[in-house]
Amino acid sequence: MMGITKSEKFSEEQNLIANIAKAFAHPARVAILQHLFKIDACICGDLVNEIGLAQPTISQHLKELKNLGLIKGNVEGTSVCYCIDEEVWTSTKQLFMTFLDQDSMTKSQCC
Amino acid sequence: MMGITKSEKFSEEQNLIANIAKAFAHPARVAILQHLFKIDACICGDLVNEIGLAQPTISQHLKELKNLGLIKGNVEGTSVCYCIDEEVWTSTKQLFMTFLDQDSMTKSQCC
DNA sequence: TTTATTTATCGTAATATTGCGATGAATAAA
DNA sequence: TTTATTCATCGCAATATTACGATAAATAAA
Repeated sequence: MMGITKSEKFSEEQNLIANIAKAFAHPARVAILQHLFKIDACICGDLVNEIGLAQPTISQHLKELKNLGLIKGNVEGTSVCYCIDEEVWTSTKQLFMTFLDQDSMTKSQCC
Repeated sequence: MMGITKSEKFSEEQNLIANIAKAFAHPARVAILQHLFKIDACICGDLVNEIGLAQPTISQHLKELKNLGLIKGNVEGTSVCYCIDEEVWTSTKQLFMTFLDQDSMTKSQCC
């Protein structure tokens, strides 16, 4: 019964932040996103070489990023061209900026 | 043998981003951080009432945030006053801002 | 000292995540 | 059509995370 997150107890925003943070919560996915930004076009094979993990593992990480909408993939022959979804990234950035910038609203310290 | 993250394959920065993202990857911890910013001083009991989870669960989430350095706790009698570590928060914000702002460096799109 | 209050830790149960070999599906090339 | 290439999916094994009851530890109050 446990190991399950009680998401119904939290706000939409809190769950959204947590879900996107999950996408960032693995170095392979961080590396994939950084590589996609760097190359500005990419196929899965490149990523398998770039990152030292097996092809099914990379494919799984790509699927998670795709499910969240952070990346999109276009089939090009036998390979798939993955890239950042700029619109989703922009709104994600905004969401996290607001969350991270909470300290600018706070004045004092207690301890 | 598996379920273990191969962190040795990634850069210090990639692992740091992933580890801090893990702290944000649960709505309860997002809620705790937001509450600490809002109140600007807090004890665990308040959080148990604020968030609808059992006291040991909240205590566990607080421990994770504390281990990462995002919050610190001062003992005050029988209760503990938890608050944001402003310095750690500032550097975390910087780290994520840089990561999230990668799109501003990119010009075109492929797909 | 005894009792109450508050938080931490232990132990356990259940789900989630990570990783990869084997295999399947889809397209391109021969 | 056969073969090669590339990526997705399945199935499994192992670790990680989440949640909480029970209990311990620490301090305050009586």
